[in-house]
Amino acid sequence: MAKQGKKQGRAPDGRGKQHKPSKKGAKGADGPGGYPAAERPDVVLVVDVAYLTVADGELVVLLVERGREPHRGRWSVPGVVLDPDEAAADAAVRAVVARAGIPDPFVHQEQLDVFDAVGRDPRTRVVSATVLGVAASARPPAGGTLAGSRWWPVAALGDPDGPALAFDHGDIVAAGVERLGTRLEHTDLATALVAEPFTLGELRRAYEAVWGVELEPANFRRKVLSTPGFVARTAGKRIVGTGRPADLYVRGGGAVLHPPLPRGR
Amino acid sequence: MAKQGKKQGRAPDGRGKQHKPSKKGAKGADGPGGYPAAERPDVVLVVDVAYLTVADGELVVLLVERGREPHRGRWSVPGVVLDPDEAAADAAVRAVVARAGIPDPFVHQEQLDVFDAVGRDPRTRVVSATVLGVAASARPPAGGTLAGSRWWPVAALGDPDGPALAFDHGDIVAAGVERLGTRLEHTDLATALVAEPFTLGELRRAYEAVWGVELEPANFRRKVLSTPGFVARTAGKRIVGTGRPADLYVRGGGAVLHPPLPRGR
DNA sequence: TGAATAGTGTCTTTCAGACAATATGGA
DNA sequence: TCCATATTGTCTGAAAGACACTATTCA
Repeated sequence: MAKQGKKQGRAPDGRGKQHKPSKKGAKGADGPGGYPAAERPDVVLVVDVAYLTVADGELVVLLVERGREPHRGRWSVPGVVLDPDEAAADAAVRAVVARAGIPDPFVHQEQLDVFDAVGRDPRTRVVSATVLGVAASARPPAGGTLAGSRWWPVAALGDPDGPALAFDHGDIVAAGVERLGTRLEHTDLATALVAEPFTLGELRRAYEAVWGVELEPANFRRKVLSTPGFVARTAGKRIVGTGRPADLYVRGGGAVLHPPLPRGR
Repeated sequence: MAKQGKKQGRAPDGRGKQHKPSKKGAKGADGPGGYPAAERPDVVLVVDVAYLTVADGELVVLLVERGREPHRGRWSVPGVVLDPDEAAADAAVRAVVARAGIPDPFVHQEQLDVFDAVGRDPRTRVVSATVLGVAASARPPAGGTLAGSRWWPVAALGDPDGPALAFDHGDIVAAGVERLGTRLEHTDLATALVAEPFTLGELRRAYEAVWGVELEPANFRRKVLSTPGFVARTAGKRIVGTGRPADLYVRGGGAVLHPPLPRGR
């Protein structure tokens, strides 16, 4: 689950890997509880965003083509260096605005893992606090606004035709997909991925896109409709392709699913 | 659940809160994908640890009394400034070793939330990457090794007799307790909180301490014994206080609980 | 008419909650 | 003997999986 959360059967005990403060920074004594202003190691903190949505029945992620070394020509998730007077949530918005030109990008955002491996950026020590950003299906323009940024199907990331990812950004996307998946299990966040009004078939296909499984329509329907606050019936019906017209629904105003919506096997 | 993960019904769209790089740092252009070495805002990244275990049927957390301002005399979780050549997991170990003198402190550690509120430290911008550290029940010496550090019952943190917490460290402890609780639901981590061999009563009381609820012994037993790899029977019996002697078990070598072990109502 | 999708109903299995009944030690 | 805890077993209800069947549209 957690990419970084690993068991330490035998953890370093402070002798095995004796700590020695590096030359630059960390000048102050290591006494309990103090972080004097002088003590400033050269660690750069960036905020990177796994920005996801569902489009045309596919889970897609916004990537930016790198114009400079290292990893020039590879694709990365949008990110910015955290500014000292800025909250991480604001930095996440700024990253998507600056790199892709999409204003007001999130219907939902939450923290993901911290990626902190020492060699992940060849230039300096860069620690990345990552954020899951979710776009409403209808909103983002099909191809982003700034040149060099576009939505890629998550399924294409392994492909030879797909984008090659820079640094460990493949892990960042994976963490975002995984987190989005568990949110769909336990909350009504899926309703943010479809445009109102929506049919239960559309909602179900959003789940299928994120989870990569097929769900039994009858059982899905039973679960959604029996959960208070998940969806609310609205007037009218809609014909999608062929088949019987489907009832229309809007978001129900908030639901916690317990037990969760089961994710097949 | 996630303290920092908040919905943004209307997120800043890049105009409402126009970003202006602060004076110090962030000198480089904000062009896509580059973090030149010159671009180093004054953000200090620390690693703080919610270090928990169960002792005498109580969930306890290791706290360190602050010897200097700000918040002198208040209690904080162990933490250190991240060194540029050090992984966060190693920094977490170093924090507990340095602040409490407990070597090889963790049977398990994993990332928690990032605490990044702008004013959380009055001195500089300090962002805290927090870690949940779990100690084996038997191991940690009852009162820590270094003066100024000790285990506090988590239940005492709200009390007038309990420790006053520095900064937002109460939130860090809360995040750790919450995460430990969900790990107990879904994994066999509880077996790390009891000394081998253990009785199912001891294991159940570990759950009760973390969750703060009472569990039905018969149903708890059924769930644990029916989950492959959770516990393994070992020879002998043990009498705890009064009552019938209990069978003894050891860790089963790894289990994922699905469905999870339900946490009462 | 046939294909495709939506909607309704039912049967079965799994599993948790509640709780009774028995087992076995110490005070 | 009484009390406390462990262990076993049973009954019940909630909820998911599987699937049959009907409804309704378009090609």
